[in-house]
Amino acid sequence: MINDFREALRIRIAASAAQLGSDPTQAAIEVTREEKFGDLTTNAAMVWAKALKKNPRELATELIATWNIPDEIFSEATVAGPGFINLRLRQDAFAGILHSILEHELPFGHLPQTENCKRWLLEFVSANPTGPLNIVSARAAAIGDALARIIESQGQVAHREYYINDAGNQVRLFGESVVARMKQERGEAAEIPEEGYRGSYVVDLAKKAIAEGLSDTDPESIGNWAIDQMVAAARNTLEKYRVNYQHWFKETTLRKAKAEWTTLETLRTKGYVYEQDGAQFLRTTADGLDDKDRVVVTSQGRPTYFLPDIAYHLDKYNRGFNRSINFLGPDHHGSIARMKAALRMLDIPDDFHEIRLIQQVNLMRGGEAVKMSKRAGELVTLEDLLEELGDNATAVDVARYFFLQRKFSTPLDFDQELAKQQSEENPAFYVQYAHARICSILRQLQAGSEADYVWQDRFIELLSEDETRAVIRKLMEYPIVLDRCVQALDPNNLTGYLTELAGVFHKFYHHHRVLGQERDLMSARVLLLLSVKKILADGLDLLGINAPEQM
RNA sequence: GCGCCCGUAGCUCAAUUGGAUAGAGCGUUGGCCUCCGGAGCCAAAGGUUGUGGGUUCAAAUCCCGCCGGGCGUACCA
Repeated sequence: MINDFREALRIRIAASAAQLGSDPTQAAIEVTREEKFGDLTTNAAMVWAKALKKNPRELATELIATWNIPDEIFSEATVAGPGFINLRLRQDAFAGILHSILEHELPFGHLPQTENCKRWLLEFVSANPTGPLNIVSARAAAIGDALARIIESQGQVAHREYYINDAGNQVRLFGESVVARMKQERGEAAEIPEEGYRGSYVVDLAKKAIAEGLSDTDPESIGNWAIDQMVAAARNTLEKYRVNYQHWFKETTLRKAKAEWTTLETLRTKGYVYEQDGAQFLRTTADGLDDKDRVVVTSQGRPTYFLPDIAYHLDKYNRGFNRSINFLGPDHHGSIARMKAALRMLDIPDDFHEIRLIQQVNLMRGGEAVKMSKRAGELVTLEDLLEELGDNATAVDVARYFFLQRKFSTPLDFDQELAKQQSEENPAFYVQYAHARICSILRQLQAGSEADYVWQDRFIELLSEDETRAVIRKLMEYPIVLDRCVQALDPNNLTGYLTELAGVFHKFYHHHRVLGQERDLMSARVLLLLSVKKILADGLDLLGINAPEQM
């Protein structure tokens, strides 16, 4: 429906552009911010005026004159401000939005999946398996998963993937750390390696290893065992957090297939590898992308982290995805340039793979910063966070909503003292409350009167109060919001939108009664409520948050 | 030093990706329940968008310079 409206305007803009020799893609079509500006707006006149050497307002007036408004969709078109063209929808088209929200099987704003739809690979969290999931992982998990859900709503495929670094030096180092703790548990003298892992979870692992009767003679196999434990725990926590991956990709599967070495040979054949001081370097500076060349094989003959990572991304490409997004923590920005350079060497198009950095979460405790370091062991985990919030479904709702409210590109302060308070005052409840309140009203409707709650054209004029129109205007925006989330690769637009939708509904509720009204008016308002309920439930679902019928 | 990110109300953050009067929550102040759920609504106070320039019809948003904060700058992962 909204797309029909936009299309009606788009056609006119295109026709005018053709006539004037202007660029139609410059002109944006938007839902107006305020009702007084009409329903849809375009900046066509302002963006075209300069090239045509005309005054924007005069041009806008000329454009409107050729657009044959009013017609069956728009009731009026006016020029406002510096040259905006604002269009108002006819009341029947406007109120009819409810009809289209309720009658379609596919949720409003969703698109059907087609055979040759876009296939996305979203990699997120991929935390180092030598430590528990921290609070940045919590942020990344919420964002990656919600984005995947939104992409799926747009008729596309989103494949969630978690990369496990279960190979390399750290396995043995991790094993040695566990072994040292095992010995200490038995009262033997043992030192944790200098670069080892000192978190209390290592002690827990040691206890478990002893309980299972594992031998402490082989750090490597203890390391592998410990990593499996950590991955299983991460998986458990993430499931509780409503994040499910299609694929847990182990680095060792690449290593077993020697993928890092075949990738190295491919790069060498293309002339991008050279030897210096006994190490193998990749010429990542070739296109000026990186500021220095990177070691891919050490002088000891071991691949660095970078080499299997290149192989991994090549594997992503070869699996036939159209687009790959990798959400990384803020400390990884150094790896962007080198990966881009490497993928280009492998003839992978630049726009295939994109790294998005999720900015840090500054953990505070009563206004004081808390350091987060896996190696130091002082950290707050996702588990801790959920526990702090009550360790139930509501805790997940609150935590996810909190992270999804903020755009991921900005650093975020998270005060633990505020966490519990947040759980009572969190905007998540504001949105859920609107949903529960609607459900409560619907429960009180007379049974057996379903026939009253189907769309009738005579309802159109009953849906014209300011507060009612505000709700419908907000509903109209939903498809645009979903689209914007995909464009920005960030679900935070949807979170804000749901808060606004709940807001206009709460306002409507306080101004107009539903129950006990004259039959047609009540029916019209029930349809409004059903529409809001549908969008709230759908939007919350896309964020991975429950839409409770009672609270 | 060099590179990247960030600076918006007292606090935590938004701002339709360059749009019209910069908005929410928390906190502060004052109202609203014999009436569909007060986890709500209404109102008030709170801003030179760090700062100085530039770009244009239009800048919190883009460009340059400063100031402040964070991260990175491994033959670690």
